[in-house]
Amino acid sequence: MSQPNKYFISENNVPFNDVFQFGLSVDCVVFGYQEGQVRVLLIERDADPYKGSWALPGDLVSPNEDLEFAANSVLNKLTGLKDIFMEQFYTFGSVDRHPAGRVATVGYYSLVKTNNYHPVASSWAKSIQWFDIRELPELAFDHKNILEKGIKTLQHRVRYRPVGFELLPLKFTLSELQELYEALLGYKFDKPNFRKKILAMDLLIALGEVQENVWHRPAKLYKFDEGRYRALRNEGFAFEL
Amino acid sequence: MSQPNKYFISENNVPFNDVFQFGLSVDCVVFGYQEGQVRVLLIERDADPYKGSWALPGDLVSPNEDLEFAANSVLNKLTGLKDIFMEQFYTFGSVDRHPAGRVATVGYYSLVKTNNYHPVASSWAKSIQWFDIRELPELAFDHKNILEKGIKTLQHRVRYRPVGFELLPLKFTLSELQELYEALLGYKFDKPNFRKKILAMDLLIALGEVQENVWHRPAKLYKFDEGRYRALRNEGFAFEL
DNA sequence: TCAAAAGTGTTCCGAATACACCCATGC
DNA sequence: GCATGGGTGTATTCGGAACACTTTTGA
Repeated sequence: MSQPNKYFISENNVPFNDVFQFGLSVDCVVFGYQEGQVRVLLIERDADPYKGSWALPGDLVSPNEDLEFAANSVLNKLTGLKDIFMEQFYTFGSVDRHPAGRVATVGYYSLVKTNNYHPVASSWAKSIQWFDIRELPELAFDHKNILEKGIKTLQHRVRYRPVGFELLPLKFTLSELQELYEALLGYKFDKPNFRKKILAMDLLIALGEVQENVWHRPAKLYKFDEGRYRALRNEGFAFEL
Repeated sequence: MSQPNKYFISENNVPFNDVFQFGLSVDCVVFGYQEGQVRVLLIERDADPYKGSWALPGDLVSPNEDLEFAANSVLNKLTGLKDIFMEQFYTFGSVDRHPAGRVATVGYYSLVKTNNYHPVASSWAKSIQWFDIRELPELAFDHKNILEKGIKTLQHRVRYRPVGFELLPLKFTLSELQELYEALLGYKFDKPNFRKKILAMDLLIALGEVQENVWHRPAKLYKFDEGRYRALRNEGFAFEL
């Protein structure tokens, strides 16, 4: 490495030997949705520290991989899925957040379509399980903190961007959509008004299909129109629910 | 450090020797506002790499200080100010973003009241200068990227939280407030409607004072009611402009 | 008296709310 | 038929947009 000393004159008097002394990890808040419940995927740690505790899935970042890549890998190993919706939300770097040294962690949240996942245990996970976000266990490290921030971030973003659809199967009914939003935000919507509003946005494609095997009037199925959303957004349209 | 090997079994096969190999820095997008212009504070680097280039003020984090502390220090050394409004917005960690090795950087933006700052040069800054956000120079590293993300974050947050007041002096007129929002968001508001809306929120205290030394009808001065905002927020009020 | 910006009032329209009602299906 | 949830229509209210107007100051 060329002239490293010259490169790292810190205003803060960080001695050169201390520069490359940080660990870096990613932690993922993996959201799922089923039966009216918003859930997150947690693992039971099978390695010290906090062996036996529940924790967010995460891993150390390797020096030769990007953060997004590392976050994607975590999720891919856990669920077998690729190209999952995923966004960074906050970085946690308290001095004492990791017992073994200075490890900063970058928080990502991801949204998993209900039908698709296939969680599998891994070398540091004894088991893996979905938890209702209203009934969370104790968590290792500062993961409670991270998880809460992740939930708040999702609750905010879901109102201003059509990310909620990532949690539903490709085909869904308007009632399912409404229930999802109610579960995410914690309050109720008026059915007629919710429908009017969401349909007025012109972001849903009616598939011409209906539910099957239901013991009441079957609901129409819709899917989200990704292309239409991008087009509208370029014209200045702002999703807001 | 106790049994470090046991602590770092990575799913990702990060070799133990590679764990504590990251540099960590903070970079600050310091916003100011004057004469209808939104400005950011940039430094001219006096150290390699990118010596002579303009860059965001930032510094390496020392292993024994928290991120917020580091970000505050940067700003304090630059402006002499303490307890400045400051929020984290995104973390940038591409493998090749720093020529000397793997350095991830946490982006903060801060808002500085117009009257208060006192920028001073420093050991790695040859000079320091405010730039209109519409007329930015070339920047070192990936700072263009960071700066743009910072601007977008501010533009979003300013609509949903009363952060804009941090850019104005303690006492301000409604027109000044309106001009600030117009400069930040890049579009105009209707004067009567802007006033009605902002006053209806009941977040401003009329000081009973007026402007002086103006050659037209002097405007009333207001200040932001921090306590009232907190109270309203607890009742479920959501600021939105 | 004039220019300039502060500040107010009124009308209009569209969107959100509240709520009542009808429809299709399985049993 | 009835229970259950799907789906629609309408009257009302409220907030935002548009815009015209008055007020206060310095020069």
